[in-house]
Amino acid sequence: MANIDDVAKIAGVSKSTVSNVFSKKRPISKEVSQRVLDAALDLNYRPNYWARSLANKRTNIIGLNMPGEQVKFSQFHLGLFNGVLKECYSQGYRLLVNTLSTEFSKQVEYVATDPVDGDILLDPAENDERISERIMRKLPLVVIGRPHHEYESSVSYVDNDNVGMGQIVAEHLLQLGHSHILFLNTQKERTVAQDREQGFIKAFQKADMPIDPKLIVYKDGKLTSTTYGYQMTKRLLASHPQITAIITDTDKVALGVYQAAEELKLRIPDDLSVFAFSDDSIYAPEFKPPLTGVRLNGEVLGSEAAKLLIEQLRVPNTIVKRILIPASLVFRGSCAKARTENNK
DNA sequence: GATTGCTCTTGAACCTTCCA
DNA sequence: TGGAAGGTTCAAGAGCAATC
Repeated sequence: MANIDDVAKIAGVSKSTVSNVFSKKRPISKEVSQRVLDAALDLNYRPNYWARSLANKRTNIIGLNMPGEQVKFSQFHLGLFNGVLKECYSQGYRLLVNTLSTEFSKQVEYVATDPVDGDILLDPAENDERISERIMRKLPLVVIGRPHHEYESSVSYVDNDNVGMGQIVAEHLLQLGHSHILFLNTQKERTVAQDREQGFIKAFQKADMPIDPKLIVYKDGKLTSTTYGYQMTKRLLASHPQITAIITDTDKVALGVYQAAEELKLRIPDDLSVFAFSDDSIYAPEFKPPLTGVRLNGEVLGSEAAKLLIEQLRVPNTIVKRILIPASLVFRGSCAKARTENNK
């Protein structure tokens, strides 16, 4: 493979001149440029991407980092990727999805900075080492989801309005007459869980309704989503038979709820309304009855996050920005008016 | 002829890995 | 252990035309 020296030798110029012909960073005479391009064509030369990155101290690659070992993508994630990719395409960036697990990255031979100019992080949590580590390295960063309070003023982020989302979902169910609503939230340490819970509580306070704290539960990270939905539904419906509606974190949790309801001979939505904080346009309509949910705007989140990050890369020291995407409900068939003793 | 301003080119330095 | 390799950057230099 020919390199810059070979081209410079054949064209009779220095390698800096060859570099400037390709980068157009400095004007090179027409005659010299043509000589360089002819030599490059003869030798089938292309500037080396990594050597260029070495000198530039940038790679034109954006990283996308998911927490833990999360490797199964939902429709939300695919939408999010589409949004990020669209921005990368239009602004000349490549995308690197980080596939190095924490198990690998702790081994000495794998310890290295990532080959990216900046990172987009998904699903922030309390004491999220991914954020502190990047701040320490001064790596440009945009978070999808609200970072913990400690970083909220120093890191740009894009998020769904999860407080508003939790509130409109709870208000919708309260308006349908449900007063005992089980909230199968995600892991407690995730900020999305805290925000949705805050909105959920707000709706009860606004309606001047009492709230039973035992009906807000959090996912155990070791359980699969479906098992979590199934086990919690069986356990809490046994101890709290007055529950008439369940809000789940995802459609997979809702699947567990559906399985438990079937075993308990409960009809959805007549006996039990089910709502999911997701909008899987392929998966949700396949539920029987189709699952009511909320539009998570994955593509908009991805696109806005990439835009913010690229802006940071091009204009260093840009101010910290927060973008909140408003929520909207997607009505299908899994929610109805609360049953009463009369219509039971 | 000296000076100035502009265009274009040169070469060291940058950083990490590989190989002798 | 030290040199070579990879492409870009930037200060400095060469060359030339315009001006005084």
